[in-house]
Amino acid sequence: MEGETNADTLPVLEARLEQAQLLKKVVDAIKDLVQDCNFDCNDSGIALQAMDNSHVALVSMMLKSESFSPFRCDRNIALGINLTSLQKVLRCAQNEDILTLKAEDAPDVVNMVFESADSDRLSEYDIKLMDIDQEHLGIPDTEYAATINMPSSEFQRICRDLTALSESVSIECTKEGVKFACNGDIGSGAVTLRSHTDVEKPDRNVEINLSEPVALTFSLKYLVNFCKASGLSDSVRLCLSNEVPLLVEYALSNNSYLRFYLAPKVSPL
Amino acid sequence: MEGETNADTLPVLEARLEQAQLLKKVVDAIKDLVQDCNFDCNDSGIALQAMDNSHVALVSMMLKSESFSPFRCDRNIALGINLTSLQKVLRCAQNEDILTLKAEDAPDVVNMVFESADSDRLSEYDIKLMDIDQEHLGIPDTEYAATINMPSSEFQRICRDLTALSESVSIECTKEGVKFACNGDIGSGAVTLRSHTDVEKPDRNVEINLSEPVALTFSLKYLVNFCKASGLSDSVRLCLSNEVPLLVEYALSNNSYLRFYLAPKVSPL
DNA sequence: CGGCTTGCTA
DNA sequence: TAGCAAGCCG
Repeated sequence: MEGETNADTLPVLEARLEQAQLLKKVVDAIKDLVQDCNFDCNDSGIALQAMDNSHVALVSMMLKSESFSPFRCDRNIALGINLTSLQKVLRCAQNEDILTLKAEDAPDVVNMVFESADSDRLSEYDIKLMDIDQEHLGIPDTEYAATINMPSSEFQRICRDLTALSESVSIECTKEGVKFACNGDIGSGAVTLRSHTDVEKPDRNVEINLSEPVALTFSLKYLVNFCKASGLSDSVRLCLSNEVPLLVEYALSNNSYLRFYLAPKVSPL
Repeated sequence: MEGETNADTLPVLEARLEQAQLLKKVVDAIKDLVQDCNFDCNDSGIALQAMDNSHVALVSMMLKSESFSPFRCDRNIALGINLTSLQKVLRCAQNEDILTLKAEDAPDVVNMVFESADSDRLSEYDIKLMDIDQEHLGIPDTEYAATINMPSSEFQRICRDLTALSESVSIECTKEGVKFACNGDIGSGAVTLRSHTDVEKPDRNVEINLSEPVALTFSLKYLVNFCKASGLSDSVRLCLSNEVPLLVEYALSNNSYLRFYLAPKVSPL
């Protein structure tokens, strides 16, 4: 009997994240693109997919169950959350806090508990949930013509720098390297990175895998936005094919990831 | 004869404060609550008492004569000062400056001199005084049902965090701990601190003295305002009794202090 | 890693 | 003028 009583109150979802920071950074990185979205929870982890308002960009986050310890999700549930509210609550976490997410079956709220490392402080928040029409998008598992791995800080720097000159950037990839170029009223700019690997400084590596040359143009505003995720990973992967959205991927531990897709600009040539 | 001449110009008040910073921080902390007020000077020190415009909060500052070196006040005088003016002048002090306050008998102005520590810089300001009707308030020396000592930074953090969710907070104190809880449109939040003392980190201690459990609700806006005084002291003391204003006290050296009182919200139960 | 100071935006 | 955010320093 005690078991049953316990089962009644046992949340359907219970996920403990050693670093509340991780979720905080994810939300900081996406909340300018997406206002409200579902966190889809099942036994494999917590996933989020959403398009930005103008339907040019798409965010796809996957936090695998292995990124939590422990992780339990007895039923598939979708937590519809306003990201501004979530961000407000995550700001209440201290940097080293441990976060536990909990939700009941058919929940009205998601419960978030922050524990200080030494456990003498416990903060608990409930965020009200909302019903969100899920436009779940099957993202085809594309074979990309070009894949670039580079330091995320370098990509961020390039995007920021070029923003000073233009609203869009062309990314041109050959076997030898990748060229970010733009053209604007005050002049033009281009940053070229050569493919190189250095065993001494692996975090500075630029690796290029290419089956055919690619050249595409993208909105810098969005790319700069994606780069807010730089704090999540030292490196970023860019995947391109002609006439297909760019994939910008930040890999996290345990095969978790944060991905952004961005449709190319139709070039007026 | 020379002595008499000298006596004519000798100020009635002369108070030298090693850290101009102290007064600057005090004024910064209270000037959003109070615009104009009297600094009551007598041989025991300089005191200030004022209610905020809405008569919900009360500020009480006491700078004991021992906090000055030297301190001399030959007659009781009240210096009616506009705090915005005072703040402007105090901004002219550099961080390590020494401040000397001077006033004549029945003064029109208060004179403030800032000396740099190495004495190669001297600034002098006169602030015009104003007549302020003194509504001097006898504050009863209450025995509180609950007294909490905690790091001032932690109290500040809690008040700021909860502001994201609501305009008011309930403070609930039991022997085991103190719980700050609130409820708002986006959800609810609660921070619980356990009473604990750690000889290693005394500045992290949370000490609770309680004669009976207390639960009261207060405006977060005011509490956040009080917390501007956090820079004056590493710890803060909260004193609560049911149906009595909360006392938030920042203790300074030499038994000087800055105290805030805040009437509880009438709970709509 | 945390706190503080400065600058920017509302 | 006040509140929020980013960058720098300890």
